[in-house]
Amino acid sequence: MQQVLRQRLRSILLERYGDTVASVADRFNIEQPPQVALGDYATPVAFELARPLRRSPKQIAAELLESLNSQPLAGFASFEVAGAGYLNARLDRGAALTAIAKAQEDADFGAGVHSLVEHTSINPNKAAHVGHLRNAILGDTFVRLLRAAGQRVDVQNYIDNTGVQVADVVVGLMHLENLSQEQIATLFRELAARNERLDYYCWDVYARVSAWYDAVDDPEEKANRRALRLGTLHAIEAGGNEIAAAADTISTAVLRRHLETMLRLDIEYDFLPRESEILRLHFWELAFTQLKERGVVYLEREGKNKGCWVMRRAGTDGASPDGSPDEDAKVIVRSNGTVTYVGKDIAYHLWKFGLLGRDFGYRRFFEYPERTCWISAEHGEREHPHFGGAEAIYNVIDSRQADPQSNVIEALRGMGYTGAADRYVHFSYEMVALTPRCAEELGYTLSDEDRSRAYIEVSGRKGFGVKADDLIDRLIEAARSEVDSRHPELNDGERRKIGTSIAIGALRYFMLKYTRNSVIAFDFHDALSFEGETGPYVQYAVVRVRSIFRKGRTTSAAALAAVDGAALRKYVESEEGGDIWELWQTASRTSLVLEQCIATAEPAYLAKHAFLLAQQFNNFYHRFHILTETDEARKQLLLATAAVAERELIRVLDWLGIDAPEVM
RNA sequence: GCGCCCAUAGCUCAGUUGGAUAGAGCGACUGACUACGAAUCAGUAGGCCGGAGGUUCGAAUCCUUCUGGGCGCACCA
Repeated sequence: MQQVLRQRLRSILLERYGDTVASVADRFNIEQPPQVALGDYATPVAFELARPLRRSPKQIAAELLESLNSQPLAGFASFEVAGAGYLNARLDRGAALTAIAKAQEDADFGAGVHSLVEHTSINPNKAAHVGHLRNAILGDTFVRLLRAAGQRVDVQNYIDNTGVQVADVVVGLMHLENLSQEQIATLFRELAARNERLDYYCWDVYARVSAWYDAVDDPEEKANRRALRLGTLHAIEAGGNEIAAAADTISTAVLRRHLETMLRLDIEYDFLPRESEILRLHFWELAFTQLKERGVVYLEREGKNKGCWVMRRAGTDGASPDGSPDEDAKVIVRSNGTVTYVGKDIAYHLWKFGLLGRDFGYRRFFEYPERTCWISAEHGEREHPHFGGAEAIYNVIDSRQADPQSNVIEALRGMGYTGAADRYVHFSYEMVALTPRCAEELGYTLSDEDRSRAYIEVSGRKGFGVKADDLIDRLIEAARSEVDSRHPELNDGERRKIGTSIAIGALRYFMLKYTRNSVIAFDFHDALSFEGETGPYVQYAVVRVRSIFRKGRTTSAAALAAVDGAALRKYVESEEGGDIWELWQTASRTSLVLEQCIATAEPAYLAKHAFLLAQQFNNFYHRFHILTETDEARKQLLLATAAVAERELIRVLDWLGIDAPEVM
């Protein structure tokens, strides 16, 4: 409807004032008035025209009003001038009711696009923590949004199985605990048999070994420990030895645990590309050839980076004309010939866009009810799907990695892949930290300085943080005890199912309600809340609607099919009907919100929209008693209102990855 | 030193390309369960939108600058 109004105003502007207003006519704002009473759409276009036309905004708005009124516009009831020169429009509410009840607007503006979302990407050496949850929930939700818009989306979880973090746990188990590769495998089997989480075990080992590196005064011994760490890393990278086998045992086992943890939140992946295959299949060599051919990297012969292959950094001028070295350049290949992290990432991203000229091998790794998760392999299975070669990519990576991410984008641009560089989105978000109170609750003793901070950063290295599974366990426990007391009539399985979906709803909503660039100061009190602006609040609204239709012995589908806008018009045009109309109006905006979320890569808007819908419904629910309404036509409107709210709530909750239970 | 982010109610946060009287949740206080489920609703209190300049018909939003906080800036991954 907004487009209809825009087109009409555009032609009026051009007709009336000619080409002098062409630029304004092409891009003026149409917004929502602050209150429904003022109308459904408002435009400040007259303000913009005041200067070029040398007339007052009010006068111009009056002229536009005259033109608008000269012939009726389908779907609109009236127009008026308001305030100092706003032009407001009112919809024909009867016609709008019919249209909204019939079907939600299509959301296929992204149809056909093949995109790739990388998220989670946790080092496979320890348990996932709250920060990883934010990453995975943001990523998974964004995947759902893209799919809702009709895109074909591949979900990837990058596994750095040959990095220092894995090496540290190898050192811990093989050196501090003196275990062989076979003994590690046995230990993991025993832990699993006892129902203990092996990623928790590794969490402690990792913290212990990190402390061990530093817990020595003798410089020689300190150097020995560093050398052990580095040697372990090199052995893992080289492969084909017991250390590498141990690393593989650890990273594969921990990775499975991560997938299990994420599955608790309904998060699934299509493909797990691993660093080991990027190394073994020589992705880097192919990328290096391209980078050299296209002049993106060059061999530095002078200065601190002498002997390295380097790349100009984004936003710098590069080497000065007098021949002095560019000291700001990013090192891609070290002077000893080994490639840096950014170099490997460039190769990986060339593959993502189908620009590398080589593919991974693929092996089945994890079975979901309706989907197989594949993992990279040097020699894969003969039959397999193909990933990569996407048109657009989104990397869900925290804001601290903005620099390396921009290096990769610059490399792509420098190689002439400007289209790929433009469709490379660093889906950046701020970290999850702990409030000092939360840290103390976990048993950490804080310095006075830490206690005065707003938040404290978590640290896997120090073993400081809230583990994802612990948080999920606590949420389920809390939700369960509520359900148990409210629904003693239900059996244990039913109560468990409901408690779980409430817990997940609370957690996912909690991680989504903050905008991406806000640091979340995590606190159990807020995260465990089921009241106010939370997932369960939204779920509860749906439960109420369902209860109404159960008691009313009808269905929401029937209520929507029965809507006859012309007959119901009078009820929503009255003073009292304003709130009902507002709910319909909000419901009709879901697709618009989805589009904005994708355009800005910001799922938080959708979470807000869900809350607004639920809030308006709850308000409506208290003001109007549906089932006892005696005016049949009015009752139909009330039922249809509940049905529209339910339909949109369920749709939005589904995109947020939140279940709407029948009862709770 | 350079770059990025943040500063809005007691607390945690919204405020979508600059628009009408700056909003919500939590917390505090007052009220509503003999009507569709109170995980709810209604109401009250609470604001120099960090400070100062500027652009504009119009600024929480854009520009400059200052203050206070966070995060980056490796031949680590």
